Amino acid sequence: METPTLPIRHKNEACCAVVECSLSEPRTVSLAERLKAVADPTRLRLLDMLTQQADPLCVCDITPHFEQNQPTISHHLKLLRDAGLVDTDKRGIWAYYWATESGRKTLSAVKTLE
Amino acid sequence: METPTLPIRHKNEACCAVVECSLSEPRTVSLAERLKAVADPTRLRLLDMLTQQADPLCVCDITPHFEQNQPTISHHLKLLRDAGLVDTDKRGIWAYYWATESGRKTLSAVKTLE
DNA sequence: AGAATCCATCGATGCATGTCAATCGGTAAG
DNA sequence: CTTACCGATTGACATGCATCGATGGATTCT
Repeated sequence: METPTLPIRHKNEACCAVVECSLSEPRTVSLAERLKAVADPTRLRLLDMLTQQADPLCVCDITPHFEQNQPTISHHLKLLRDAGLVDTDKRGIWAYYWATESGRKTLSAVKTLE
Repeated sequence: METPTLPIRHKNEACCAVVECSLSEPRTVSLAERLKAVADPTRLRLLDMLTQQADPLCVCDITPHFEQNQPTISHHLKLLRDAGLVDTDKRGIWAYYWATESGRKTLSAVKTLE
């Protein structure tokens, strides 16, 4: 992208640009929270796995696909859950996770990038 | 969202789920970098301002709208620039910033959330 | 009851990040 | 030339975050 023409201004000239904003401050905070939840390669891959899958996935089916240890994956799943992107339920000793509607929409939007 | 039906599995049963992934590992890394750049309320607001504006904005027109001090805003602008979301040029003692095409697309995708 | 398995939590550790005061380089005005 | 101004950089500090080993609660198998 080339440099657009810049306005000419003299020293001490009062700032005059009318700066508009389409995002409210609370909105930027809540959006940033959501974005932080997916701004990590491991969590992106977790969310992608759960979104690709039609049925809930058992943690024991997930962890083997990652380099990290079990507590780390559990930690990331918790962050995704806190952000409302995935949900979970227990069946006996197994924990099953699946992507929520919000999670699917978020990943879908993210994948339009680049 | 209600709990979907979970499969029945017995203890020690071998994991059998076929786990698919649509995002390559390098892609998750580059996506996460982009997302980190916008996963902050201040940077989100900065990018929004620059996107709303048709013409480049002088830093001296930007900083008054934020609580943070000048070095902090300068720092955030640098992060946005490193991520390719904004670009900059100097005119005399003034620095002007504008959103790149990549920055506009990224913000546009982000704003579809929620 | 006892052993084994799954997974969440805790505590510790090292690294990344947001923030600001102080400073510096560059430019314009006097 | 000296002063004043703009904005980037530096250094310091506190906080946040990713990671792992160890542990604990819950459940199932023997």
